[in-house]
Amino acid sequence: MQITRETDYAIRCILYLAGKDGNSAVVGEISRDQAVPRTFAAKIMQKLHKAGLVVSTRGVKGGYTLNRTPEEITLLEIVEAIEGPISINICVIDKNSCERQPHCNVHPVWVEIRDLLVEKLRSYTLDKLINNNPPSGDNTTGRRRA
Amino acid sequence: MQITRETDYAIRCILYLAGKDGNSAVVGEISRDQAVPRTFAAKIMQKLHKAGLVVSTRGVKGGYTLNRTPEEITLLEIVEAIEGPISINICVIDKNSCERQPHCNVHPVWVEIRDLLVEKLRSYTLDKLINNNPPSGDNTTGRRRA
DNA sequence: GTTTTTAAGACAAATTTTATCCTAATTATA
DNA sequence: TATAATTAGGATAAAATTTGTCTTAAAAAC
Ligand code: SF4
Ligand code: SF4
Repeated sequence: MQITRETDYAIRCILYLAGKDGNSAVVGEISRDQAVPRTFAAKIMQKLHKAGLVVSTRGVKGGYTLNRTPEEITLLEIVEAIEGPISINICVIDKNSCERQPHCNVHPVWVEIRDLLVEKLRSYTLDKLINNNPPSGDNTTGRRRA
Repeated sequence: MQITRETDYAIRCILYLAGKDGNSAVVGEISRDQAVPRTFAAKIMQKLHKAGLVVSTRGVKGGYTLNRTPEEITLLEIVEAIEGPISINICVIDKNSCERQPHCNVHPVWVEIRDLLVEKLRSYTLDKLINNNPPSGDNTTGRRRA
């Protein structure tokens, strides 16, 4: 019940773009900075491109750029771009995958947990991750509040 | 990000015990009733035994029996008996697994999600799953409340 | 002592994960 | 126009995990 390395890498990659001025970089740079194997990173960027999260430019001066602002991209979108729809158990995305589903008391639990995951992942935007926004009510910087 | 077939099977198996009078059965019966491959079910029951969720008796008249009441066994325990400690990403159970962890802004998100999962899985007991307890405030039986 | 059951570990096929490699296609610019 | 730098896409493959099976032993009842 884990995300894959690929998904972790994908988050690193797109978060690197989000943190850069211009939200733009080439695969080589992303790979180096984020310690993601280069050819693997290339494949990952292609997936993020197909999912519409980044735009690509070929040729000299090419590279990848965020297709939206960091406030508008969520962890959920990144995870789903790599792994497909979130499902904690096969029956959650495909009821036909299990003939026991119609009379299974556990099935609704997995649906509930899936919904919980989706909601939580959607609540985190790249923006929040970069600025490490503390939950409201927290004040860990030690600065005085207004 | 899915539970394995083995874990799904394990829940079926132990839930079958919980639903039976005496909370007891042999592997052959469990396997047949729950459509779990027999030798695989045998291995699963061994894991549940090692986790202390069931007791075993060898020989004629042997079999497996719940080691506690269905009210006292949670989904969390079953999942962890099969898959080990819940971790949505490697860094959650082993910080040393990723050298980026000390300055990673995503790490706390996975910890938070792990905690959420643990809490939710712990809230479901075998008892609740058998009786399909509706959330409080629900009244799907159509019976009038007191 | 025969039958029924679990215990434990070796074995193995299938699938998924984690990549790499190669050949285009595209773009800037010398 | 050639060349260099970049992404696009598909084939390939090693490693790890999942999903089982098989075999032998141990225990218990009868
Ligand atoms: S047995 Fe229930 S929980 Fe398991 S796959 Fe089938 S429907 Fe889903
Ligand atoms: S990069 Fe962050 S989230 Fe990913 S494994 Fe490392 S610590 Fe965990």
